[in-house]
Amino acid sequence: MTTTNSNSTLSVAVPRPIDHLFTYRIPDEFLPQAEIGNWVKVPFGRTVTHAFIVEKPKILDQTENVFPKTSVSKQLDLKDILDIGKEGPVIPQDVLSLCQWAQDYYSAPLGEVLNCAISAQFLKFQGKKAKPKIISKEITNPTEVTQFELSEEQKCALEVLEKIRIGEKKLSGPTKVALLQGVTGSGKTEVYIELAKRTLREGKSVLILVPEIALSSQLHERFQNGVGVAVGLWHSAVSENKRAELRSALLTGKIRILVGARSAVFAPLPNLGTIIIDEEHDPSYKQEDRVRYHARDLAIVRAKITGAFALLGSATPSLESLERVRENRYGFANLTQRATPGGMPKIELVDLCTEEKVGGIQAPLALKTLSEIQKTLDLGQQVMIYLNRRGYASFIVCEDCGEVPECKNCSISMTVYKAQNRLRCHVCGYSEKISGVCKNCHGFQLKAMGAGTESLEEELPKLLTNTKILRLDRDQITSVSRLNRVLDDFSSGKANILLGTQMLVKGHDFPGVTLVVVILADALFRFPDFRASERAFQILTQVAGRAGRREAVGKVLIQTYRAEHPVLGAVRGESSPQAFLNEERELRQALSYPPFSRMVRIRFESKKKEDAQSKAHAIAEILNKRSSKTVVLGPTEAFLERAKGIYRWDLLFKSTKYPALQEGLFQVQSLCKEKKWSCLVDVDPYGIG
DNA sequence: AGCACGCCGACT
DNA sequence: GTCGGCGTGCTC
Repeated sequence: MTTTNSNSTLSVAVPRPIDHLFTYRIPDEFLPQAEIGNWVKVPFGRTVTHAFIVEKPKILDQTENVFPKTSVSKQLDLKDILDIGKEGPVIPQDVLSLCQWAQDYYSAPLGEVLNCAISAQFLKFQGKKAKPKIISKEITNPTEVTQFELSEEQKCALEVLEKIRIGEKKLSGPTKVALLQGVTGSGKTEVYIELAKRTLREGKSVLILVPEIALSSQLHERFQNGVGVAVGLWHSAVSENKRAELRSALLTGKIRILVGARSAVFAPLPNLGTIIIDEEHDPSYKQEDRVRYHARDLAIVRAKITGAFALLGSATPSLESLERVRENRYGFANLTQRATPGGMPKIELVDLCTEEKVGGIQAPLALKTLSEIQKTLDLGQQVMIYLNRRGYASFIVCEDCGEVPECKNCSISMTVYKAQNRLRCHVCGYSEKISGVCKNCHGFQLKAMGAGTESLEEELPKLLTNTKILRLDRDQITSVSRLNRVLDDFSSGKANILLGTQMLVKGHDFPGVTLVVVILADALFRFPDFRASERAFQILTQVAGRAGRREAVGKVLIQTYRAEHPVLGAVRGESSPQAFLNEERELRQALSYPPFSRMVRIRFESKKKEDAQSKAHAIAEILNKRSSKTVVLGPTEAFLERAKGIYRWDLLFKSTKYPALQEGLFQVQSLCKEKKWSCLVDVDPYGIG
């Protein structure tokens, strides 16, 4: 190892799942750049990695020991920093504070959190894989500004929000946060744009978060036209030189407004004035790997740190946010009317128990639904069909012995793909040829059960005349460009039916669509999660909102075997959504679920079932004995007990008192450390993970 | 997380 | 006799 005569040391956070800092010697030549928030290159084990400076360098006198608990000789083993960033800190102070908050709250190593922040920053480290990148559209002055007239309702909402933004209206918490609840098509975006303009006028910057990339380009364009200045767009698939360009544009203040997905919450925007979180209820704000953070929650923390105003927008807000409104910690504004003349769509339930159905096809389809589709097509209008299952059928069952083929790596049945004549696992991708013979009893009576998008794509043209179908699901859409092509084709009228899964639910505005069909709502009620009803309500409302977004009145048909389900009443507007939400709220309160408590999920993984199971049991037992204020649920096998050959056992605990929860988490982690077991921690878990 | 060291099955 | 499987242990 090379030695320098430097006696300064520097502690850095390494992007690895290790929760302490690593100390290096720093050559004198690098000292001037050793600012907090800058990156360094360091030898790490047998490799080299980048790392982050989170503390000031220490000047040691010869007698001081960097490793108080270890031998002096180890001090001599300190390695040298190899390189250091020459362009100043890559992590601004407010983002570092945000990361430190996340480190503590999500119990994640600081270096890993900082790495999330870096991927939002489009930086390239030598020898590293490509990171998500950023683009900003070239703006040629003067860009024309789209003027729009706000409705009375929009103006009212704007004024309520503005009072919170400028701090005139006081809330019960220290952070300026408000929720804008607006029915689908009510024009939330115009309100966002007006608030963004006001923020920019004050010389401050604006950050807009959207749940998905597909949405961000659409919203980006609307902001671009509405605000009239260059708007940056965070994007995961764009050329490298443009990133550096945007980064410097942001840092110099040339671009002061940025649209982006989840990780853009870490974007280096100086002088932040407003953060807008569109579709705040959307679960894709929760990152489900590595650092399991929630971008909406981090956005609010960033608003607190910077003094910015955070605006949450949604047609179907989360119960969490609604509860904060109740507590007057968040302000509230409401948009109840559609901005377009057609008004809200008419929603009808189709009871599959009583309605006569089309025979001989895979999907449940009422004759009534079929004739509504035909009528709509005959009028030259478009139809969207929602079926949340890709492939041809959900699974195959042997009618002789009941055997259902499962994936060999995962505890899940294999999905049927008819055109390819294969069974495919949606968890690990494993596929095999359909043999036509039961592996268990060698019988030949195999029946495909449940219906997916592939089946309807094949069957609908046989039942209807004049159909041109486009399919939108993950099997079909393999890239952003393919997604855009399908969306463009549908919106330009090259097809009259858009058939798809979850993918078609979001935000797309197709003026030609007057009928939306939900093939089977029931699957939505069966999510193995306490948020199932809330999610079902959100998805159905969102799907329904795709209908009739212009002059014509839209119609929505929801097919179901459970017409009495309360969610359906709320979606239809039969009972008010408020009544449904209140009921849901009371249920959560009675059972001490969020938003009335907080939860942590601990997961143990192993190739051996007994291993994962016994670890989960052991930790649960110890935790229960300590009888803290934490309620331990489980242990149970994960919803998907085995995935990609790995068994997963879960331990959930919840508490109405946050410190008690933190204490419980701390206990789990020290126990695991003691036993040298590793576990995965998910704070505020969403869904089944 | 990577990456290396270390102890047990099928092959030139 | 070796090549190589992934179990466990460390990284300033």
